[in-house]
Amino acid sequence: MENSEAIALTAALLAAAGDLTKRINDGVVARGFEGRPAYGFAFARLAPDGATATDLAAHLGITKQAASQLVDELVRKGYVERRPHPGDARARLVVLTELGWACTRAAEEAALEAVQPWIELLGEGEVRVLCDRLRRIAPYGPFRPAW
Amino acid sequence: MENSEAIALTAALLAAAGDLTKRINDGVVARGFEGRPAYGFAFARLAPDGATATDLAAHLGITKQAASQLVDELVRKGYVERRPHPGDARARLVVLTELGWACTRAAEEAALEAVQPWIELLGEGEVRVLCDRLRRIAPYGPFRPAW
DNA sequence: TCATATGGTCAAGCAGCTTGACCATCCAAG
DNA sequence: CTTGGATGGTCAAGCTGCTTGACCATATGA
Repeated sequence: MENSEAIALTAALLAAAGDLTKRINDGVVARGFEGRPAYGFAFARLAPDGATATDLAAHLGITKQAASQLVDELVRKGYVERRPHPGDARARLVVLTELGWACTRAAEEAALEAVQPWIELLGEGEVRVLCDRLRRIAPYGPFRPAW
Repeated sequence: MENSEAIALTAALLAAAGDLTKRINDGVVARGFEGRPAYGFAFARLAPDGATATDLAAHLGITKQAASQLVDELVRKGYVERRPHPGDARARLVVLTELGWACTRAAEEAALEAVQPWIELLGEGEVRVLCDRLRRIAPYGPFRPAW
């Protein structure tokens, strides 16, 4: 593999990720929610049973102060609530409100809609393979771009 | 395809793109250059024959003012020069210096190095296919994340 | 019981971008 | 030629989302 191909791969990845992220966010906004992509990444962590601000920070790859600010913002918009943490009086458990769940569902719908053009272009099987390959390459890591 | 799969695809794309970008930047820094990932995206546009700040802005998906600031920064670090534009006295052609070329080569090396683990994991053929699919999906667009 | 680790908050600062206003030059219609 | 709008660039101010640093309250283990 040549140098320039590696660069091209990176560019393609970035373009694809950016495109998809933008389309999903647009879709969420079109459904009447206001937000930025970071919300979605936060919701992904909060969804099952809630999380602390520090958990969220680790998940997003930011400081706990920044995570706390993000939570403030989400509270202000009515997407989450801070509840006392059962079993640790220092911590506060951040959980989705009904509106937060609605927004999460909207994001999932928008995501499905956003990948449709890809499915039409490559076929569902290919997209699935693509997804599989990607997950094998970068199994985890913060859901936040590192630059 | 289910909703959650579409979300997973997005997450995987972001993780992969972020991972690769970070590794390339680390590689460039390890080779003795200081910079942030945006430099690489700028170099990609400047490399062949130079470009104007406005060209660069369109390429990166930012305002011309921001592009101009980026060029200032690159000039300050010695990676590019502003030369008078032949044939348009308003414009200034931004071209790579020797140091800029060296940094570009370093980035290509780092990129090749960064995809090595992927090649070992999937095989070169699979990576090439992956790259092809991605380029068909998002043929162009700014080299800058959209969020 | 006390030292240290951990969750959270407050405050200040900064990087990188945006908007708005402006000037110099280009270019095409008259 | 002239002239009016489009285009490349710059200056200045401001904002958003993050960081660092200091600090308090609670938890935990020796």
